[in-house]
Amino acid sequence: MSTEKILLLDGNSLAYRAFFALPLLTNEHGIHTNAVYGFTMMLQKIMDEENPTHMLVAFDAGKTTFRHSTFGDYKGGRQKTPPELSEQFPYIRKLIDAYGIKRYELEMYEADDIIGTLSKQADEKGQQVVIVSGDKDLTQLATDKTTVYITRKGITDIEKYTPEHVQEKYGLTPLQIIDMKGLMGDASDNIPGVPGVGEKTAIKLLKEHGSVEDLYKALDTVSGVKLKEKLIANEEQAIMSKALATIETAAPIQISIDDLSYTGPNMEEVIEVWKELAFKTLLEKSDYISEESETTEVAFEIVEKIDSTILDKVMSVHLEMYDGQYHTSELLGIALSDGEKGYFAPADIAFQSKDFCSWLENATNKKYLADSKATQAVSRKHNVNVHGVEFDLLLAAYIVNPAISSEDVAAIAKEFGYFNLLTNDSVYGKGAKKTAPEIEKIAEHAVRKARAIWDLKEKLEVKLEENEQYALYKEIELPLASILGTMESDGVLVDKQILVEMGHELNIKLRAIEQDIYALAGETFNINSPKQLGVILFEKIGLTPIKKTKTGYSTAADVLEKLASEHEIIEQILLYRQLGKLNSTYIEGLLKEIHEDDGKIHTRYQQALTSTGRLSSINPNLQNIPVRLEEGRKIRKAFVPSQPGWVMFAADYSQIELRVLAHMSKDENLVEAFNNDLDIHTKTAMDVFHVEQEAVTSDMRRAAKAVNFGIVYGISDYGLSQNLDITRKEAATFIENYLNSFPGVKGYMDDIVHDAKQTGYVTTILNRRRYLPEITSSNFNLRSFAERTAMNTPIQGSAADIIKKAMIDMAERLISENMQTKMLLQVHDELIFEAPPEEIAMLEKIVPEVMENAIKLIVPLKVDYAFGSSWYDTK
DNA sequence: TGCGTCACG
DNA sequence: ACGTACGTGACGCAA
Repeated sequence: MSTEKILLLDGNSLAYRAFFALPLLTNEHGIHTNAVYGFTMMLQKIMDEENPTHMLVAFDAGKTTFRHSTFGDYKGGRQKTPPELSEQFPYIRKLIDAYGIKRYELEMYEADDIIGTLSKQADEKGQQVVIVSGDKDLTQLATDKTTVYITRKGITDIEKYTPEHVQEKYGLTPLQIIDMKGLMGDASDNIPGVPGVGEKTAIKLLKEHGSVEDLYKALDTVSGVKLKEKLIANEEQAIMSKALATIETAAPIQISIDDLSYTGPNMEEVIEVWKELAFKTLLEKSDYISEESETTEVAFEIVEKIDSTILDKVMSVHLEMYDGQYHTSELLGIALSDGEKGYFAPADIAFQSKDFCSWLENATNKKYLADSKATQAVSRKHNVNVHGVEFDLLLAAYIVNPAISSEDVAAIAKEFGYFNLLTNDSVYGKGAKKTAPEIEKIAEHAVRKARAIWDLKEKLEVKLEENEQYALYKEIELPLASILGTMESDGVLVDKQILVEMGHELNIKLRAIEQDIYALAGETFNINSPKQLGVILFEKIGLTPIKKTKTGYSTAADVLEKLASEHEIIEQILLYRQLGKLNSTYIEGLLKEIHEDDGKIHTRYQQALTSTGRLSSINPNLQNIPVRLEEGRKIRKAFVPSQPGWVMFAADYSQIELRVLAHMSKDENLVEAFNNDLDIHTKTAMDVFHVEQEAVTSDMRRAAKAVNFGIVYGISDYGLSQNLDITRKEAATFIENYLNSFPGVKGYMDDIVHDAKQTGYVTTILNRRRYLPEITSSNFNLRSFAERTAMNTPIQGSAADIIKKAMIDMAERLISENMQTKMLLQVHDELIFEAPPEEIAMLEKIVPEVMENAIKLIVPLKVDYAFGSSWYDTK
């Protein structure tokens, strides 16, 4: 059997399809790009799916073809190709060449004929062929070995025509498609056919008679006087039409299948075309940044020590790690750049150089870094405290635009028009294929990064100044990076034994529940598979499906809770899920993250990731340790102070987001509520339900709380109705009552959305920005989402600003008070410390003081705190 | 790798 | 009419 797979594409037809399927896009030079883009998408998809060994794109050669000698008006009356499409053909050809795909055109013949001829040759050799076109005529070429793909509305949606599929669809063989065209004609090609005979009649006649020729031989048997007359009157025209519709399978082509072998794209050339056409999404998805990275040399040397002959007062430094998990990753080496020359010191000598270590520690030596937190954390492992950080590329880029959330220097640089370096993925590979190349490659890669940091510093600082964000960057994010680095390096001690014992108990319970569930279901299955569970619940047991997901029945907790009264298995499943989550994520997951050397967990805070300005925590995530349910909360017993006799001390902001909302909206009612330190949910219930404080029931307060959440999230009646399990109308009434009671909030929400539409972005108290390009979209969903984001981001982001400022003030205060207390964790609105008992009294004073005064709002900030012998006990 | 689910603020 | 609450990360399953 042949392993060859031949892909034949109809270039003209596909370009037309792409052109009309996509809106007119242009690049910055005003060249239209939609057809090229659509063509590219289709090409990528089809190559991904088919893995062809041979490929050809066939084009029509010119206006006149051999068919015109049969019928002068062939394709007559057809609209001229729009100039917006014509101008794109050169780019399509260029792209095909860059992909390394053969293309071919032949005087007097159409693309169809080239494809027909080649597919016939392949077919005869028993080779597998796939034909791709937007023109259904080509389905006549389908055989056992040849499948014809026809694009369906859009460009990447494809219908596959095998002879069987043609049969199903028309009741005809592929070759009879020609006869059908002969009878019914084809308006788009100006093929006349027999007037008055359409698709249905044509198919019916062919089913009975087989072909146009046989039909005319047996005209007597055709029923219907009119039809017979029409057929007789147009016999010649029918024969001619059939000939016109027949694809030539013996065109005098000068190429053969063997010439079409496909060995893969020249990505540099492809990228070049993409860049020319500004295909941003495709460029982003590709690992290749630019061919410039291949051409522009960066001068550097690999050194055997870093000493004063290299070091200068100002340099960019980059610690090249094997991966982003710098707490455990291997250091590969250190790159330095002075803006002209680069140096690379392999890992084994880098921190061995005394000159270099003291250079790092001396604040008068200014360093430009890509990621100061990582640099400081890794240096600290080598007992070096880095000072004099003057620039942090990662943070600067993130402040300019938080949508730039990549950690990859190349990806960041690209955003600012700097292409002279490669992504980590393209140097090391990704996934299972990841491996370190030879040291010279690593050195060059790292030096390019160091150079990029140097070259981008000024540009980014100018941007920050323009946006009035320099203070946010330099006075908040940059100092915070050092603090977070210290928190990460210090880590938090976790009592392994506590987790192990909880794990044992959980496993026993889980096994028992599992057996109960199997007994109730009457069979064993994988409870963790939503798919299998759905079958058991909704098909075997016959419960009523309430909600669906893309892939089947929803078995989410809120759905199951509604079914709990229908069958006792539900309760067991919910319990199984709850305990299973604890076991897999929080027992087994956390145990895996405990470092053997110190028994601690060292999370990593991602400081340049979220679109709102919050931090995130990974490997492991310590910002989502269970607290709401007692069983889960017990996990916190394992988080203990790192020194005997010390305590955990936790402080959290009370209602910080609603206080921020009060500040920003200046709503009098809300401001007054916080000035009087009211219970805000009770106060909201009073206003929404028009009752006195004494009359507020717990249900009313719960509803009011949900309304407050809704306000912060960017309210929608549907969302609230889902959350409270009430009708949309009731939810709408709640919202209306709320906005009438807090008119300043309504005004603020309207203004913020309006402003975002004008400027394209929203800002926080410290001038953090988030761009919302979709807020002017004509797509309702995209626009609505952007509008809710516009309402939520200033609130969530300002709260993030406040706690970040508090962390900086707190770290300073601990030093100035000469305290041993360590800040360990941040969980969005709370800070967790460990402290010697003699410092508790001081903490009780300074922690609330510092946090409450981090940033002055027009309402007071309020902080609650607690301490105890584990995180669990800080309540 | 994407999806569903669920933990947190 | 449209179909959604905002922001995250980790796990197991099923392609």
